[in-house]
Amino acid sequence: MSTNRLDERNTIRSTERSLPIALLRAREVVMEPIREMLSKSQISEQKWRVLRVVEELGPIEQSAVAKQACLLLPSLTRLIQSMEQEGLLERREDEQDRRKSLVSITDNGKELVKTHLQESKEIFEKLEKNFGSYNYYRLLDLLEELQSMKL
Amino acid sequence: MSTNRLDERNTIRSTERSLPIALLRAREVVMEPIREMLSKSQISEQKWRVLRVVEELGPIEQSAVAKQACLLLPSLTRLIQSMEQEGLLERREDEQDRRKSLVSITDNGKELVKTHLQESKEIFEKLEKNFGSYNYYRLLDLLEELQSMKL
DNA sequence: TATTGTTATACTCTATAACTATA
DNA sequence: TATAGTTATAGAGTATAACAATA
Repeated sequence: MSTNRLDERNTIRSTERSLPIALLRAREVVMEPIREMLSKSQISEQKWRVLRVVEELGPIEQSAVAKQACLLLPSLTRLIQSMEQEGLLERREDEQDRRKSLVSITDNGKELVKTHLQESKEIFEKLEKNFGSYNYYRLLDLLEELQSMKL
Repeated sequence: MSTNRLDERNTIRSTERSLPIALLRAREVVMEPIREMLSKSQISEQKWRVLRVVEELGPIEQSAVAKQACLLLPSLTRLIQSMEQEGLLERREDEQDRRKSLVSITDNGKELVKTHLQESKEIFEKLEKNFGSYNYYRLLDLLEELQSMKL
């Protein structure tokens, strides 16, 4: 890569070297096969994200889900209500603080995650193979570090 | 980083190690100060992206803008109509192929980009400083490579 | 008084299909 | 017959504010 870094500092970055745009374009590349996968079970990208977060961290309060899934709380309220009706998630009051409700994944929800497990693995194995293992994990490490950064 | 990579291969990835989610979360971190910046001139994130792409690559046909700015063509049609009315962009017919129209940035559009140039520079300089120059450019390189990949 | 979550609203983007004009 | 772009439409998310219940 022969990018002139002085140039990057003295003018507005080209869109290829703009971090927000680069992150978005990269995400579109990665999401394409995932979207195709999810279309089979009629679950939206956002619901899938909520499901994954709740599976991993639940029982978890809704503000925390919103943060982890990059959604606003009002959007999440309706998503969770809808996913509750679909039997993917369930809520119960927090006994310590009754303003909160704790969201958990149901057996049906776990089943839905399982449905996509194999295909999901294949998608990312292919990606890892084409992109290179080293690049793949280096990218994940950098993204993780960036996420945890204070600006 | 002590991630066990065998684990990552044998189960669904934790959301921290999920590339789509990590890309989204990282983007949210980076976009926060940019959104604040753009709110001052009442331009949406998408319009800003279109403006940047057209400035860099224009005169450019709309399908190409859509691809570069990660927007669908129907969404773009209305964005561009609106930005044309706002005097930020202009369109003319392609003389070789009259189905196409070529989009260019206007002087007003350039002016708007210029308005944000200094603040934008400061945001990314701060980010580069906190994240580390090496990490910053390594991340951009990896994202650029990922974008150009065939899955 | 502050926080958690809900509701309401207006706006915007998404996704798909149908359509027009041109090639 | 295919492509570039537009229009229409339904659905979903965004953003903000106002609100209820609880702390």
